[in-house]
Amino acid sequence: MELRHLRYFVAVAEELHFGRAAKRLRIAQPPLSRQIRDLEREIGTPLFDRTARGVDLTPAGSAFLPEARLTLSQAERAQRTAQRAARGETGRLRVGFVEAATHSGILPSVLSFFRMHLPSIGLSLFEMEAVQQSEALRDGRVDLGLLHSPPLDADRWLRVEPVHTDPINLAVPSDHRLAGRARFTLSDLATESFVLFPRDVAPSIYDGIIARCRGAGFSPRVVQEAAGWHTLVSLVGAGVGVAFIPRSLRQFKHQGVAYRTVQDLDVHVELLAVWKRGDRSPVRERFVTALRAVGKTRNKLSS
Amino acid sequence: MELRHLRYFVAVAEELHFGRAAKRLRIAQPPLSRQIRDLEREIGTPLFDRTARGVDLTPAGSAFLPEARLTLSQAERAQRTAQRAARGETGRLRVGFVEAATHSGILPSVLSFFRMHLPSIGLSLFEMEAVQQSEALRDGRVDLGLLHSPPLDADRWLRVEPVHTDPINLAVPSDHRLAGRARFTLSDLATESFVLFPRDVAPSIYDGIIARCRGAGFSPRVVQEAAGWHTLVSLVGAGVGVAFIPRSLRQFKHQGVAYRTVQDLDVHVELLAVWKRGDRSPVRERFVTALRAVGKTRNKLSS
DNA sequence: GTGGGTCATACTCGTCGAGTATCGCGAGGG
DNA sequence: CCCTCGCGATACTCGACGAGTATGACCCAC
Repeated sequence: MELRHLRYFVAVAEELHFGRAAKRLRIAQPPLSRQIRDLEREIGTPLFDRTARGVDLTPAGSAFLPEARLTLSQAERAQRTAQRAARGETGRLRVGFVEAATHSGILPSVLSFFRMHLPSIGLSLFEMEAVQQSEALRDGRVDLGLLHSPPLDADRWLRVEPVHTDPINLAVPSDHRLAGRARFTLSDLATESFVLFPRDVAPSIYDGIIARCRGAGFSPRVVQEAAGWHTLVSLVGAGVGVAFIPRSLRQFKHQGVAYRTVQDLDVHVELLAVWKRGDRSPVRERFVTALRAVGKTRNKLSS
Repeated sequence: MELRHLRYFVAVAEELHFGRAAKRLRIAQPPLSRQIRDLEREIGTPLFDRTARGVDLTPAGSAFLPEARLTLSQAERAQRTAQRAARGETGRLRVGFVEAATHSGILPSVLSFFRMHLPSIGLSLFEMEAVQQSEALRDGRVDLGLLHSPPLDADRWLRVEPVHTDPINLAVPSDHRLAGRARFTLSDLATESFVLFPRDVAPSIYDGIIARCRGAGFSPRVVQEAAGWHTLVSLVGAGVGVAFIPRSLRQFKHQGVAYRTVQDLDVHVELLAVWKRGDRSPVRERFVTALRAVGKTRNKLSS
């Protein structure tokens, strides 16, 4: 039995007339008769009563008709489902991300975009550090990673694409001497107390900041280490010291904290999207496209 | 797209190997490759990633697989449904019947048999007189009739089959002089008062009884006419007279009524099944078969 | 009885499904 | 580093079968 038989059967059952059905199917009447006969032979029972004035459905034919229609529509549905999956309109995407990806607002924006425009895509989100992300990618537990520092061997098996760049700003207590100044440079910070994140949270940024300070002729005096940007800001608000934090954190107003740009501190937090080389997942492509779009507008806003 | 494509696709998707899938399908590998390629072309997207060491499903292929399986099983289901309908194991039967068909116990027996053994057959029951039954048969509102007197033109368009024969007995008040006698004949009834059903309820039986009485040398003196066998029995119990009633009514015991066989009253109520000539409904055939079987055992019991 | 309408049958043609042989390619072992 | 092996793709052929034309059988209506 083939779908052809079902298409032909439904046509005849609807027209109750071989000639008209054949016309509708754009074939001649004899081959249609033959196909119906073959179908009846395969099923093992007549589906039509041939009368002199047309045909009637037998009980078996009546029972077969709705099932045949269902089969045909199920076949179409199968085809459409594959096409939608190919266009990335349906499917599942597992995303690993570092916490900071949510602070910058990038990830939430993309998520709401997907929920709005592509509701039949299932998104699974896993907050994990960069190292865990690369392991998960390797094992196929996630399809996409969002992180700051790709693994060293990334080039060999990963595609890396920058999504968003966030300049590092300075958070100072509102009553700090620097809060009153509109413009200042790194060298103005030589004597400050710093609250800093541990190096392994984002080694490249940490090293970048330290290198810049050295270039300005001092080593930052770290009075407190703390993980998590929000924690740093809280400590600044408590007057413990000043802190380098990504510009996007400024959206979270904090009592007693002012944000300032340091003229010659040209260090950025880069949010990178990474995925396996050769991964052709259309859903992943759509997601990356959305990330690019959102990242671009964010960069514009913060420039 | 044909079911063949789906069968081949599922095989390859399950084996993830063209060679093994081809072996399972009992075809060579090249035509399998070709069919899959045609399928991908028709759907408009690759379903497999060909690697050097076998194949993987693409996202589109993964989405397609369950739908393809569903389509195939739906096609099988369609076929099985038609076959079951052809065997009369599923479907619907509309039965018209005269009230007496339930009294004889035939119809209830067949109904419970169907409910037990063929639960997926829908039975629609319509109590109606013989005339209404033949109209309903003609219009296709019922598929089968159960009646005593077929229409005059029955031979031309109906098949008539006797299902059950019920001899006419005599109901007499318990204190009646005849209740004391074990055997008697029609001529013993010449002076009785009769309670009789109206002729048009069952003309052939009515005429048969009258003719027999005439043959025995008398015309029954009818003191009361009443429709419905149970009503007749009640009147007998009230002492209004004696009544001719079908033997199967004896199962309904009635206070003050005795039943006696009249030796030379050879009149029977015949329950007949009628249906349209040329009706090949397997469900109707099964129903008639069941009627025959039940009717035969009833006849045996009452002989 | 005859004509028109309907489905079945007979026969032919061409497409396409399936077979055999072979190629190209990439991975893994010597 | 090259060679071999395994796998899917390609090229080509054959035969089955789907589709076409012509025609037959049958029934109903006029």
